[in-house]
Amino acid sequence: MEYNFQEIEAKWQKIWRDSKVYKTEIDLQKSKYYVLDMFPYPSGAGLHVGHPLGYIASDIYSRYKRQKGFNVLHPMGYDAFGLPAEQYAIQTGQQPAVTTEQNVKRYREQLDKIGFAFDWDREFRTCDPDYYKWTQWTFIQIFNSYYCRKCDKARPIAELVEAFAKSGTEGLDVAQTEPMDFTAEEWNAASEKEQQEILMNYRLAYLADTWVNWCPKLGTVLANDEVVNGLSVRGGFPVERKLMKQWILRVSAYAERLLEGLDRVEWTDSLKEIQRNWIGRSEGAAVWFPLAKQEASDWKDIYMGQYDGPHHETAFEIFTTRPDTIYGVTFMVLCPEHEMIDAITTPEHKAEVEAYVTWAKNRSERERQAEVKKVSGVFTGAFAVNPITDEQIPIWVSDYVLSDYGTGAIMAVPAHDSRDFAFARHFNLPVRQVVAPSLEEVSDPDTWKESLDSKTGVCVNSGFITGMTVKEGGKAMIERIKTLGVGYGTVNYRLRDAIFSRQRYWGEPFPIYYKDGMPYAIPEEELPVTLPYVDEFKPTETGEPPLARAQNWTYKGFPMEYNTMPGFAGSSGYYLRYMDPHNAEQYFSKEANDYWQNVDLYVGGAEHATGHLIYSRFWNKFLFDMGLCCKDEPFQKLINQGMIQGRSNFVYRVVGTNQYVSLGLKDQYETTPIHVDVNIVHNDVLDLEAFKQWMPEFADAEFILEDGKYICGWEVEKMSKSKYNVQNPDDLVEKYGADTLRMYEMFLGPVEMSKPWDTNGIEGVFRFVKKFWRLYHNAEGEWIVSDEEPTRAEFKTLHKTIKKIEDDNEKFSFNTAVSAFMICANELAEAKCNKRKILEPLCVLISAYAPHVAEELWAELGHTDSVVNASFPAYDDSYMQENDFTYPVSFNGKMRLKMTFPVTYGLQEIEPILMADAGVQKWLDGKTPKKIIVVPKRIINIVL
RNA sequence: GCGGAUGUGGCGUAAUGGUAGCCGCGCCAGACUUAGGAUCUGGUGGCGAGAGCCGUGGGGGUUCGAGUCCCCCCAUCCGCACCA
Repeated sequence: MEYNFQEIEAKWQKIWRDSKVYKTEIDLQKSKYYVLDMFPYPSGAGLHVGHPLGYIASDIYSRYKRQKGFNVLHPMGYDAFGLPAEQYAIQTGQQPAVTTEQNVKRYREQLDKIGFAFDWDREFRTCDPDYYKWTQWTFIQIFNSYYCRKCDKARPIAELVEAFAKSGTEGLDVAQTEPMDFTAEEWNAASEKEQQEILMNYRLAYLADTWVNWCPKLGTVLANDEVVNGLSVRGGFPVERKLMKQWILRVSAYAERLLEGLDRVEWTDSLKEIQRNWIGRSEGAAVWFPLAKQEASDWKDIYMGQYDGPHHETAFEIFTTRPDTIYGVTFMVLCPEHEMIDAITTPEHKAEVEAYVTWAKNRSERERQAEVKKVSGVFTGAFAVNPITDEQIPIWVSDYVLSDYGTGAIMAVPAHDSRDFAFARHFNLPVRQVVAPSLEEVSDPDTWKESLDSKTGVCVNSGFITGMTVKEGGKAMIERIKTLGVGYGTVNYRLRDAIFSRQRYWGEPFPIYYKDGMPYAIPEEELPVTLPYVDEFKPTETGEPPLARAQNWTYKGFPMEYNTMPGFAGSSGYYLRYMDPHNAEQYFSKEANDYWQNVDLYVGGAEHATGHLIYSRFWNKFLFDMGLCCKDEPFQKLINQGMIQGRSNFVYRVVGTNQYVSLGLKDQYETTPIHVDVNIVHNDVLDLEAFKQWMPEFADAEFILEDGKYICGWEVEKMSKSKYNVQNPDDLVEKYGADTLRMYEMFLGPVEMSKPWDTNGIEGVFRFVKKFWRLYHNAEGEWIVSDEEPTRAEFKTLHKTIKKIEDDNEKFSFNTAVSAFMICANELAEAKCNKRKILEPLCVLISAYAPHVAEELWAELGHTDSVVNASFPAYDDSYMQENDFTYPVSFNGKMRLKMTFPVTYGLQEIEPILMADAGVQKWLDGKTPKKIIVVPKRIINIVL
């Protein structure tokens, strides 16, 4: 009987499941190793071949680590809350809980067929109340915390309340929304509601009016990472800016630690770089530009002279990374949302400014981004004072200044900033050069075509910093600003706080109720707050989120929060729950966390770089500050599996006919390419009969063939149903078996690399698995393993393979490992080696890749325990040693001869033999070599 | 515009600075077959009859020796993008 993968795979999958071989428990005798995949969102479409790529890689590694003696935690679950289930619910009226359950079931079936070593006893879904209880619990902890900059960590808000009661805001150094200033007396005199409002300014989860990305089509706000080019990532709908009251996580408080932590994790440089850019640290200065009186000369009347906080009635705080260019400031620009615009605009400019601000605020994100190069703006009629030069400068409003970065106000230095330059040219504002490559190279900026943005050079026309380099000038300027009391050196981050409210149904409800208009946390012992039943998932008539439809959505008579949490809430701390998934009293026990610590290897897509992977790190750092988890970074090593693109096939219809012309001949006709289902194409050859039956319109198709075959064209595209290029793993498992699929997915290329899915090569891997099987079974399927002692050459084949597989596993180089198995099988087949002593260790090696075949052979070898519990075989170097070695001998790097020497010979012994050789003499041609280079076991080079 | 990565046969890919193209697909030839989308054997970068010569996007450099290291250019992909 031939290799029957269907029978073997079904048999072992059942045994693994029944006997729970992959169940993991804390074992203090063993070192732990935690391997995690980014858990999937169970969509209605099921898994496609791209999903398992990362899972297979992590599965191989966790099986390998287990055989290396580690206690490996390798769990799986589902990120089950989210938009698609709800969209589907809106369309069909089905409860998301029901469709999610169906999808999860389908996913599980598909995953099981691939033979993963997951500990399914630890499975949970983010929509399980037992799990989201802890998402809610963590939210309450965040809500009840503030960020202390002095100790550089989150602290209970109660400490802050105590401090306020004792000394107000004096000496406070904390993360906050707006700077605040009050005394202990003022605090103590404040009402409960007023105190709660003040605390909102400091909480790590706070409620505030904010400009949000509002997606009308989805009916919800979106986080920055959920919007690309003004369109929602889910669905691709336009996104508008809207001022709304939202829950926000003060992620920005952790900006510096999120940045610093990157130096301590083993992620790819490109991913770290993406996060660094997203965090966007810039060093510079905050400078205070006081408002001038309308009458030009006596601005000093209102000039504060002392930096003492943002008194927006009298001055503007700006942020600049170029304090060295402050002498070149010729105007200021405020963002259209700036709260001072109304107050400063002069009557004669009022109408114009209002019109502009209204226009700018109502533009959609997409319009704004599409027209980035278009300069627009308006003069307010007001002037500010440059605190260094005492000059008056006009204040403009323009949407090229963003409200949510820095202070929403800038000092414009048109000579040295391209955006300011474009603005100055458009509105004919002065341009003043203050930086030049050298003191001699000063020119007339009126003749410039573009600004000089370079951060190297020297300061010119710049008072006391003239002649200094840009770097020195900047430092000196910050000192001066400090001395004058008009600013300070500071750091700004691009990273924004994360909006945490979604106007959706299918998410975690907030454990929050409202009393007197202020939010309060529901007591922890009453968690979870379970998602209530609603019969419709659309917003209400009044525009309230769907939870407003729920009956009795109140707590002790007080209204509850209508928003739900965003998708990233449930995925931010799920890896911690896997450590102790059934704990009813705690998120996870200290014992479990002390043992499992954090994820050693995390495998997932790079598309989460600025979303999940930031939020998770924030979440983890917060819990670390609370003393709940022992590691401050959640994911020690991270591998980004590449995306699997689709490989579409095409047929070419001759225009106006039902004739289809093969790829090689299509240039002779006028044709239209038509997508054809990749499942009826094999190695780019079309199955003509299947094509005719595929769709009625092709039933009487005629073909123009080349060499009797119809060759299809192909192209790499996104995998999608409409392109008929979706490869479903089930079909491949059905046809070739899970072991072949697993090895083929690895064989495609390095895990990290994006590549098109191409089934053309799968036959090769299938042949290998069959060949491997046949080494130990005859045509009748009988076991033909011999107990004969292997030869030295056979041992060499084995140990070469052990070494290679071990190295490749450690390097996550699974594609080359598969090649190594093939080479090994080829060598054994050639030697007709079917010996037990070779097969036994080989079985262990290959079990990580092809677990079903390995398990079957392992059992046939007489083992009663699963091969996952076997030890990784030891490598024996002694079989590698050769008796002699053939060196290529080259002259000046050109290879000319091959000579054989015993391996044990050193250079001293080789040299005389070498020089006496007739062939060498010929090439030396009487010359004395300058140098002889021997690279052990590789090459001899004679330098003439 | 800024940042990151990648360029090797017809294709996917492989090469601690040391004989470039391992392994697989495809293709060619052969064997066994009633048959082959089964299995096995051999061949397969280009040029050349041959010895040999030329070949890792292009151009320089370091080195006895470069796909690999350094500099410049070109192309493709990805991320960010009015972030002051």
